[in-house]
Amino acid sequence: MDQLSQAEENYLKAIFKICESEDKPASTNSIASELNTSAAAVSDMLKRLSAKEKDLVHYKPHRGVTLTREGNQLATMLIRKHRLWEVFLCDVLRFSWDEVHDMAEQLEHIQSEELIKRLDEFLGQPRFDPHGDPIPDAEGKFVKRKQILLAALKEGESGIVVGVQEHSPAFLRYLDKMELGLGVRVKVTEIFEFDSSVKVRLLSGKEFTISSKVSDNLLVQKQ
Amino acid sequence: MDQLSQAEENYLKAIFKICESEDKPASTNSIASELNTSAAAVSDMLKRLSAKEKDLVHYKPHRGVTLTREGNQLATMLIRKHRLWEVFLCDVLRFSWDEVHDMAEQLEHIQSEELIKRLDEFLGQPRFDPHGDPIPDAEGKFVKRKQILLAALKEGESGIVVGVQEHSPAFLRYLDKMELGLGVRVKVTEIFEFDSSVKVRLLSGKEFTISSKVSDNLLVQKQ
DNA sequence: AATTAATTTTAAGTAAGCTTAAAAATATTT
DNA sequence: AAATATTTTTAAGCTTACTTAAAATTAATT
Repeated sequence: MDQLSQAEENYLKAIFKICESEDKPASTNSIASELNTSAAAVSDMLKRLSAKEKDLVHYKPHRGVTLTREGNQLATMLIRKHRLWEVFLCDVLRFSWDEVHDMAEQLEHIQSEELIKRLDEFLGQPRFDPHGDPIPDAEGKFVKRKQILLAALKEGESGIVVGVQEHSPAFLRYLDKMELGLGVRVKVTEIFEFDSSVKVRLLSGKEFTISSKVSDNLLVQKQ
Repeated sequence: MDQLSQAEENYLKAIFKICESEDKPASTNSIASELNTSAAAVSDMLKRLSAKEKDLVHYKPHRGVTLTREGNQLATMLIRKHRLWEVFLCDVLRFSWDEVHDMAEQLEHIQSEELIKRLDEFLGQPRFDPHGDPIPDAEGKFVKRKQILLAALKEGESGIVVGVQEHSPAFLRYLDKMELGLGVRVKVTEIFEFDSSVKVRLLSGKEFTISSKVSDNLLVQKQ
């Protein structure tokens, strides 16, 4: 197997992400919008990725695309690299969690197994990235965590923030402002049915209401 | 100024290197051999780099090429990035000096001023990389050191190893084996005129002879 | 100075990865 | 089932960066 181009790597990651979240083959359009490119460009690339010399995706025209075992392994290693670099940027270089995505997006393409092995060791083999997303190990295994949406908590129930569904800097900065970072314990004190907004109380005593857009994108571990 | 491609960045670095070491415009062939590509590809790229929208090099066909002020600044920042990453790889991730070049060659293309600023601070603003090469500061200024070749020392004179002319892993590993790393004090005890080989003694007491190929590539600070 | 050698540029062609527009296939609606 | 809408693919064309071969220019030699 020779090295992939950055473009090819980005396609694998996009297909992985879509297949994982929708649990079915990725459509040409979904890939195109994930990568901000045209459907024609995607069709073009899918032909190349599925060619037998590469064999990174299963592709039947008009029927969507999935990753082969090999494609899946490569995509997983890209996610591993991306998330390890995010830990480095936050823990070592003291960036905040809303600043690291674009840099990690570049760093994940650096080719060196040994580099990632050493980075992983240096960081203490972290199992989650700064957004709470699990970091696959060197064999590609993810840890599964029993997490639910904050929106799924009932009145009176509590949870600890362990992740986010939405990764936009704007959302992350909002969470910072509300002191809703990872590890924070949140108690649901009231649910307003008419708009599904939720009143929460923190251990600090702070109490405030968050919209359903927020509670639908915050992952908690039920206490 | 929009971002450069990695290929363009590599050309700027190659031109910088050649102009610096030969102190005259870089020839098409010299660039081609530095970048392992064809003279035709170089001609092609020089046209683009010198186009007025870019204006990164001064190029007159058949007359060689030099960097403009802007091209020089960009090349210097690439060298800064390369060398800072090398320090990171050696000091933080514990790679040895013969292993870091290829990784740094990729890392130098990561685009983020803030990343480099933070990396520099995290590393303690190092002024030299693991091979003893000076790291330009954020404004592009190099420190100049009064260094000479070990081959320039006379019998009885001493120097401290501060750098290498040749960066090949084979040479660096040879130096490791001979305990001729940076910072080592070397005394020239004898010079054999017929082949210009040099007998040296280290503070450890070890005494051995090195070929002129070695003494011509080791930089020392005269004591 | 003229010839030969070396260097450099131009020309033609390739591959990756993108674009827009048109055609084809699939899905949805009536 | 037919018509319409949506999605996907194909087609044609662009840019970057490379290749080899031929032509042009400059340098070196006789």
